[in-house]
Amino acid sequence: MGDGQTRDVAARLHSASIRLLRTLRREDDGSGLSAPRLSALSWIVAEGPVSLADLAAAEQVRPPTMSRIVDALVERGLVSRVAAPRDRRSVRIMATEDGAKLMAGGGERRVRALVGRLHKLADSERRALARGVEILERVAR
Amino acid sequence: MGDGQTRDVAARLHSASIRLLRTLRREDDGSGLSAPRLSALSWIVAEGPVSLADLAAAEQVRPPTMSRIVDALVERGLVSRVAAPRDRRSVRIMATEDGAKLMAGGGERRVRALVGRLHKLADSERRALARGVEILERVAR
DNA sequence: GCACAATCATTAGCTTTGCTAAGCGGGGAT
DNA sequence: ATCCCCGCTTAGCAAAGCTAATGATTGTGC
Repeated sequence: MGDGQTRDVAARLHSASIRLLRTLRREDDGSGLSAPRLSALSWIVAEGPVSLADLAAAEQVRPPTMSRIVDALVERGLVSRVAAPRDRRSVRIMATEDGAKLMAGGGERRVRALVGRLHKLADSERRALARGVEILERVAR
Repeated sequence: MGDGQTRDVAARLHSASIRLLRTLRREDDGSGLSAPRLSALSWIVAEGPVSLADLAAAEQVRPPTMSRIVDALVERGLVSRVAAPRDRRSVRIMATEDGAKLMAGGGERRVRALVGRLHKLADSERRALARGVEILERVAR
């Protein structure tokens, strides 16, 4: 693949990502959670009790930023902060029942909206997109 | 492809997009322009004089948001605001020489950074990603 | 022709997200 | 016991997004 083509893919990937997120942003009202909060909650539910530093790293954000996001999730009762028994400086962040239920119940309206869009694709396209997403995950890391 | 798999692709696409943009955000420092500003400038340079409403629509943002972004571009001398001769409520936003030069000079550092990442992929992966991006563009519209 | 409505942009004010710098308390090493 | 490091939080700043309200101009209806 030539350099020109690679640049083209990069530019299009960039703006497609921006548009995708801007489009989906409007569909949030259901859960009342913004993108970063949903993304963090999703990680917490999936990866069980996790420290703040690890969570921040996973979400590619600085600890103070994540601390505030966790504040918001705690306030909504979706997540709990417990001092780690071993090292009391550290914190174990885990989902509450409500938090787990929200994610399990497909509560993510953004994702549901996205699923709706994906359903309109042909099966082969969906498969190709799935493969692209795998690669994208590596690129984004 | 089952519904569960489709949902998985949707969720992963969502968070991969978030991470991609967060990662690229840090690479902006060269031009000193943030993503929304670069994106707006890029549109202005490409699409010539444009009204604020049109620009906001193109960038999928509300007019007040775009007005502030244009403020910043004007302040940096990259763009100029002129009252439209026909309808004096309206405004013609156009790139200055500096603004055009910045974009022409490969100014989009974010895209360049992304190109760098794509270069690390195997050729087959790059092709698969290109195919995924095509599909993504349809989904994001 | 004049009053009223519609339109384009901006201003004001709020929220969220991101950052860095600085502070606080708990652990570990010498 | 002291000193330093580490994990997290707090404080404070900038940017991006929104809605609501304001100003200025244009178009309409009578």
